[in-house]
Amino acid sequence: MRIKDVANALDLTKGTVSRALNGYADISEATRQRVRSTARRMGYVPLSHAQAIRTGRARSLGLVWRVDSHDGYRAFLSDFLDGVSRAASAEDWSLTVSTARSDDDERTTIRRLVHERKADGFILPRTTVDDARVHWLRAVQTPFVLYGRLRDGTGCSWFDFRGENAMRAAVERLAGMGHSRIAFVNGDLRYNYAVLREQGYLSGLLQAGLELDASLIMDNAMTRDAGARATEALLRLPDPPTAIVFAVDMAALGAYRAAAARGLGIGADLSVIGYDGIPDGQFASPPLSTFSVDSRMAGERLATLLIGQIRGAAPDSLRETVEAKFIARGSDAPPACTESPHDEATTRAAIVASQRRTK
Amino acid sequence: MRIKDVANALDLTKGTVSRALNGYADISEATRQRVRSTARRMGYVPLSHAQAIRTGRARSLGLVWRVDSHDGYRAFLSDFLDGVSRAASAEDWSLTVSTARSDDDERTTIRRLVHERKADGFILPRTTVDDARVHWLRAVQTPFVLYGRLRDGTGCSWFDFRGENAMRAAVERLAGMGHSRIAFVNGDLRYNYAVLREQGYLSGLLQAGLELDASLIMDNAMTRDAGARATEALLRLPDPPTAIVFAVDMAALGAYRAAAARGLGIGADLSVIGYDGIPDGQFASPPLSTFSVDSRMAGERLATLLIGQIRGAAPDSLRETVEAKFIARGSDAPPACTESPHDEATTRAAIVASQRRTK
DNA sequence: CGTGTTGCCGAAACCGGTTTCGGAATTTAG
DNA sequence: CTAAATTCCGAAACCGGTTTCGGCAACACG
Repeated sequence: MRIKDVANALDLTKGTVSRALNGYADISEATRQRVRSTARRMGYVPLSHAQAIRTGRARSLGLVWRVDSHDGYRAFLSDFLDGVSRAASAEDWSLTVSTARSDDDERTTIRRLVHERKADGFILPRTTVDDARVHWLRAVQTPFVLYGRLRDGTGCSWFDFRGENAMRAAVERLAGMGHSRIAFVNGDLRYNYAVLREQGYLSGLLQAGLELDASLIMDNAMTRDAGARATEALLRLPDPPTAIVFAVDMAALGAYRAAAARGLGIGADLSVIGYDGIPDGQFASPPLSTFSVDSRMAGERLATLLIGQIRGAAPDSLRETVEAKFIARGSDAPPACTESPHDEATTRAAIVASQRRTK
Repeated sequence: MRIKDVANALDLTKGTVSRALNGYADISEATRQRVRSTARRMGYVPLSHAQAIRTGRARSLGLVWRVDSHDGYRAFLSDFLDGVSRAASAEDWSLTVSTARSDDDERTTIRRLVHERKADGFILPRTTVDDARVHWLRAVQTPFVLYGRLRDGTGCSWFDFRGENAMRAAVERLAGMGHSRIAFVNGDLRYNYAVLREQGYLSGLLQAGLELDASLIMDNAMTRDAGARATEALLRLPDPPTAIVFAVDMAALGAYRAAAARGLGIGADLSVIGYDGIPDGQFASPPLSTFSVDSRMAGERLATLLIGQIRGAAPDSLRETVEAKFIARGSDAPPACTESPHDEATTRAAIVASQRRTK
């Protein structure tokens, strides 16, 4: 079923049919209707690559997914992909996916997709502080959207969750419970989100009137193992923290192991708050309090923004940020009564206040 | 950089350049070399959709991924996708991914991709007993490969792990340890793998000389919750099983909850063996003994088979099956000594023998 | 030396759409 | 009633490749 068949059936030329279907103004409303209905009835669907050859657009979004051994992101892939796919399908676009194992791999993969024009634009997950993909795509004038933000974001579109606000809220909540030594275990500082979350942690300390202790900050923990190691190191300190804020859920789950090894109970002797909202968190005991991120929404918004940009919208106008949603579960609580002289009532009040703030 | 530029640079016509690059016989070896090297030097890469318009092939594989709320498969997506993507990239093919939430959604999605020719063929995960996708793709003469098998598989290609052998080996192993009441918790019987695994369980009982007790077989358990419910039901039986074989790891993890609720220890009072090899299994306590499935390999093989089929190979000749690999961990052990009179030595011997068999 | 072959490449059609251009028919203005 | 403007569609070029066809030159053969 080609456009020519439709044209013949209507006794028109294929050019006319094409213009009718694409809403050109020089086609009478009557013929437009005729064409539309017969095209639908005959089951005509244009070949995407046939249009692409003239229009230069394949109506396809590109996504290169990094698969690393330490990949805590894999849990999100399904939802994220679903979001992207749904938004793309809604506009009759499709999604071209590739995986990559290294920066170099990723670079050549993107380059190939651009050169072959398999994708009209790209969704870039895991924004780094100085993102090479951004430089290159800018240079070859190919549209892209970031999952994340950038300090120098001129000409960039993005969608992101405000992780910094989450970290700040976590610190405030814990401080409100009576914790005074609150540690922070960050992810890899090459990623921009890690920089932002650290800022959020610091601003939380400030807000709560707590002093910064550099020995309470660790980074590069994105797996259970790394999270466990960081926790062990923190617990070995002369004056160990009573609460830890994790930039990444997976690392927070590592804290469970480390705490158990020292006979400490999470949510009792040691409070823990994570970020991401991975499914495993709710099956831990006690379940992990965390800031949940809606990956499906992220994918959906990113695809929508990218399509908008490819259609001509100014990149800088396409930026969205959203708050992560706190889910209070059992892993955080007021500190054990050994050192803090808070009585029951004031502690409870503090919790309520903090909860109101994180709403 | 278009083919015309290369042709001009070499003082040839674009037709000649095209034939040279595609290995036609009517081009002299000398010019072929000249063309190849200059094309590479100039960085010429053909636009995939421009070739597609004439060749009818976009060099693209289609994958429609089902996202369900009860989706235990999401853990594999990352690896699976990586396998597919790598195999595709190696042949200079790409991958078009869509998600779907229902059978209907999946059908229309596949249909759209076929009509627009975004994909030259499809990888179909989760083969059902009577798979509608198969019927339709056969009817429109579009190539596809199954992740799974089919009873009536005429004209079908597939890759699969022999789950039935795994289930049989699990039963034999448990029987070898001295268990005599071994239950089986299956997945959804609409999926063909569930039918096969049940056959494997039955043949395992036969092999071990154990009697079949229909009350020890449950199905439709593919989540933690469902697994927990099935386990509870089994443990409530007048003569409860001492071991359970699960068709799906995620359900097996549910058994941990159910057992804990009754004060039973996994790997002590109740033995459990799963199937899939999901990451969570090794973090359970005790870690879950399971049959591990290499999703990356599955993706890689499926993509390779599909490309072969699209290139003209006979579908029936493209079939591969592989054994899942048993990983002995702590969730299975000889039954508690209350009822079985096995002494230490014979039990140990039985384990060794069973391990040798499952190698 | 004339006549087939063979090797090798140019010319042009072709794939299925989109877009430009021009002109016939109709409407509006004068 | 004529001239100008408008409406609407056909014709054809075009996108960037692939594939077919034909013919020129070089070579082999009788």
